[in-house]
Amino acid sequence: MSRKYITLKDISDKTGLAITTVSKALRNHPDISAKTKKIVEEAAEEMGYIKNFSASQLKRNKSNTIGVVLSDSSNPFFAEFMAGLESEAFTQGYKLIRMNSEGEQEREEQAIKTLLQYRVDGIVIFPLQEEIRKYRKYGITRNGVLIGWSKEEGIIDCVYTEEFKGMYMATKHLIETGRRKILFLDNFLYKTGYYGRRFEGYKKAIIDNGIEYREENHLINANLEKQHRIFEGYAAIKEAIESGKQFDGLVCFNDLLAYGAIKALHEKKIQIPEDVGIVGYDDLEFSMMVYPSLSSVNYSKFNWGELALRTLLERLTDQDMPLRQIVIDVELNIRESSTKR
Amino acid sequence: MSRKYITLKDISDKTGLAITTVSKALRNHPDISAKTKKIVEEAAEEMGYIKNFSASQLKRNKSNTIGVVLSDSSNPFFAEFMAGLESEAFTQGYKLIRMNSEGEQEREEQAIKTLLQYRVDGIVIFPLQEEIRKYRKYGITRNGVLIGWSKEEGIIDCVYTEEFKGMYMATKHLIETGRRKILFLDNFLYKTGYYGRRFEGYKKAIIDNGIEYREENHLINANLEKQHRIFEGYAAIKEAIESGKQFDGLVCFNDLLAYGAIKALHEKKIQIPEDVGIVGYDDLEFSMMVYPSLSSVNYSKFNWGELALRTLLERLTDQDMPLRQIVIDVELNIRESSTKR
DNA sequence: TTGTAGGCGTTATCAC
DNA sequence: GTGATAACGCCTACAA
Repeated sequence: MSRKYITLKDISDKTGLAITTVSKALRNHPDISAKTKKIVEEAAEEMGYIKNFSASQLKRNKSNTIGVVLSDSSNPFFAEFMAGLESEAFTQGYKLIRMNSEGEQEREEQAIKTLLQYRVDGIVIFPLQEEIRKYRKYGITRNGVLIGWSKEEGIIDCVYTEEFKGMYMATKHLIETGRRKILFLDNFLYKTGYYGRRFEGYKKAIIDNGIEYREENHLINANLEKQHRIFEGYAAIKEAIESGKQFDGLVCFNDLLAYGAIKALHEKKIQIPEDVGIVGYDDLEFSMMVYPSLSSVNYSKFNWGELALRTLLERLTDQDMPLRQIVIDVELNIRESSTKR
Repeated sequence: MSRKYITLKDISDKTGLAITTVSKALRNHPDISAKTKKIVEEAAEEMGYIKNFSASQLKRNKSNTIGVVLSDSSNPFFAEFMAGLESEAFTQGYKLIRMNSEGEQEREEQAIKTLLQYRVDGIVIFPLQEEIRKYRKYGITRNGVLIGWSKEEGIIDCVYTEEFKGMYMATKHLIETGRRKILFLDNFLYKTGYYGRRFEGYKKAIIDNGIEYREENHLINANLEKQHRIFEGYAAIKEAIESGKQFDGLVCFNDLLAYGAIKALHEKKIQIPEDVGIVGYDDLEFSMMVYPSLSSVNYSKFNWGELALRTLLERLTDQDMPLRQIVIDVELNIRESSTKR
């Protein structure tokens, strides 16, 4: 801001104490007597002193700030994840700086650079497409935590949910409720190997249950990349129906896509769950509100955030600790959209 | 981070050029010849130089960073608003630091302090409860923009939507479709005079149409403050029904509350829109997905964010410009939840 | 076109 | 228990 800020020197001038003394007093340094501390604190309060982080950080080489890189802010999932991060950061005395790549690869790298320019102590990265290897040159592998899963082990600490298991369960559930022609509505945005696990879970469940896997049942439409996900789901399923695709089950990459799919099915007068059973992934709060309520793979997003931050801080205090892969369990939450027919 | 960062001096040592020259070269200063610039840039790239913001900021007294204080991250509304802010910030060369107060008054003030410690150039504040006057002592009134509306004019630039008009239209619409006993499901979290305008719009519409306003139709339950909004709406309407309250219309403070209300009505086998007509406010994307789809007061959140940032930057470049109140128009989006009976 | 000097506000070190 | 001094990395003036 353009306005003048009070500095330690101003307080020093006013109280007649040395700058060092003022600095120490404000930081609760044991050197300083209670009386002096009180004088300084009162003067600071009265003058409206606000510490300059930049100066402090420059000197201490420590920011007490963690950077967070998210791929996309529109998924409500992130709000809960962030709440977990924030809660843990708050209790541990860290601040968070959050950057969004808004689905653009270039901005993701830019976000990391910016955070490094701020000299954050560590980075939580929820990547979009590339493997983390790409960012190795920024040296974040020992000061960062990857949200998700990396093909290459031994690079960075990871905290992730069991994507494979989740989609396996979800698909198996649809099969068990009598569906055989099951589509997989994939995402069009995330390109990491991690997210590919969801599809693999679906595929394995199909095959394990004696159903032939067909390439054409894997819906993925790159043309819609820039659209919002609810609409993507809507458009993809609408197109599938109009092109005459036959199906009685639908596994969706996430709940947002499922919402769109539900809307398309409604429009085409296809009954859920009678004609088509649907499951999603993420179990957003809204999933109990849509009609019919959506079955979904559930896990604690809040807990995920907390764990991620804790893992990162532990890494920061002990650089030599062996790398860790922390896995968060998932469960299937069955609602109306997939009940037996 | 604990790792070593390359400094200008390192580049200077390597290239044999003076630190100043290196600094200028990296900032595209016209002083420097193309040849020298190239040498420096290559060395910087090769050595992995990452500029230290703290040092730069300390010297320049400018951060090119805008702080954003939000009251609550769980409302999807904020994601879109933030997208607008970010988009505009990006094009104007500013970075955003976002802090959430998570519904706690104390953390809101703390967030402002933290942002000032970072010496952000300006602040976008979306306040929770108190009037902005409270934060006057931080001197943000000429370096900030208030999202919302302040009773006291002439303090700070404001950007807001027409809350009164929106709820007036929504209520009038319910009346015109034949409802007379209309409840107002108020929020339990936001306490600004600004948000009070929504209730006033409802009240005025009631009275203007010859319906007696009854205090007991204003639902507001402070006990649920800490719960999530969808659940709050659910609990409030469930309680209203169980306590024998009669109504055929329901105006909700926002869409989240409306979702919960819809769920409660479903459970009690009350038909929407036949028995009760409902309207919400915010027109979230999910509102077309709930069943029945929700009528809601709509406005562009993205545009709101863009406008807010633009207003702030204009203020920063011209401190003497008269204070402004920028109003964003609203419209009623009618869907199934409120059609004629 | 390039280089030198000084200082931004804070903190660590060491002397008193 | 208090204070003087130097330094963090960068940038602005000004000198060469």
